[in-house]
Amino acid sequence: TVAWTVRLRDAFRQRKVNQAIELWKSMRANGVKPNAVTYSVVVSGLIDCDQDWLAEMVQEELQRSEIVPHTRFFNSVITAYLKKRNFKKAIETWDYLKQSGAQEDSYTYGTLVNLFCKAGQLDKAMEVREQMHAAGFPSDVYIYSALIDAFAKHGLLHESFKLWEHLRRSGVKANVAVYNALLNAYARQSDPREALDLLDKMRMDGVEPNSITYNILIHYFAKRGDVAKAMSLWRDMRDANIPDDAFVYNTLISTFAKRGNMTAAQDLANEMLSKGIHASAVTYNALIDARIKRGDLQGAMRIWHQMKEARIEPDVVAYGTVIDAQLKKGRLQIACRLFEEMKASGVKPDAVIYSSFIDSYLKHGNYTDAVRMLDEMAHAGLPTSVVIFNSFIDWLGKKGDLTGAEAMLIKMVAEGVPPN
RNA sequence: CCAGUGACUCUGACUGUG
Repeated sequence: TVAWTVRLRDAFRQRKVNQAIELWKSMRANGVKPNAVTYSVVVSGLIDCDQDWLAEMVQEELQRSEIVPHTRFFNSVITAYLKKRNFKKAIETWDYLKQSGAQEDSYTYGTLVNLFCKAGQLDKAMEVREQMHAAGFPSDVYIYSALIDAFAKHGLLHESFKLWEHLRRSGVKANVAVYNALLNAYARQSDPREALDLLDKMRMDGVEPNSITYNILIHYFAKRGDVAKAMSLWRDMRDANIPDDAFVYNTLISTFAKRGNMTAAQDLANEMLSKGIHASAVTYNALIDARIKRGDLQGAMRIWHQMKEARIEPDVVAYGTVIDAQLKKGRLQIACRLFEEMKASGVKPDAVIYSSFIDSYLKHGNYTDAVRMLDEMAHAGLPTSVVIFNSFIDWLGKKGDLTGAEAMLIKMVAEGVPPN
């Protein structure tokens, strides 16, 4: 059973779904019984590979079997759904855990707190933390890092710092992830002094910075135009014997690209490849966007095709980048074709994709299609975003319908979308 | 004893200054 489970794990890791399914079948054909670990590998593997329907089938089969799934099984499944941002199924799995009479452990709570953080329900995240305490598990470092990070990302820096104080008083030892989350918080309030001080503070606390730490700082200084400081931090990182990774390269490529220095951006891209660090969709997207921002749509599409030739599947951001560029060039047909291609290849459109179409339609006075897109979006379960409301308000205002614009503002507030 | 679970970093959309 263990040997089969390992093979299944490897198949899923390589995203070889069909191979995994074959293994699953021949395992039974050979009379080998899957155990709880096997089910855990298979169910979470199927979710990873976007086979939700099969995952549910296997999970139902497990329910009918005499194997009792334990906490660790549910934790894996909740995590798999969370990685796919499928909050609904993740929460359903939590319910299923409770129905099965299993008990949440500290992993479960950590995952659930993170789940509600990612879903933007910070109050619920704090509530789960209370439940965790009530169940006899004190907050651990995962809980703190998830919450500090989430509050900072929602602009509630005060709450992040309050949690940091709690952590210090609780005697939990902060690790590098907690410091990194804090560092992000300082970067958000644009405090270079504090950010660099924190780097020293963490070292004094016996916590060594990692590549994420440096990347946060590099990105932060690059964004505020201090490329020299960003590059010197990159040298510090190498001096600290932290190996370069794709994140650091992507950050720098995007920095140079945004500043119009395409040569430097391209050189870095070549350098990363020569070091055996693989370019990802993010790398290509940064290079594509840079060309678009310079008005070079042809060059952008060349990179787009290179990306496909490199067997890197364009993701929702890649589609968003080129669709928006085509729309802004007035090439509605091409944009729609890309939109269809995206859906056909299994990439789900997100709010950014819809906002590009809606904004473009409105700017061309095509209210009907704008609303059609809005409906499609709602049908896909996506809430109307601030950006979309802004597009409508702008359109109404520019055509002189101030009453309508004001009504739209009231509508967005009523729908719980805070104006920015 | 051998296989499965949680946190932190990179890329795309709207408006205002020009």
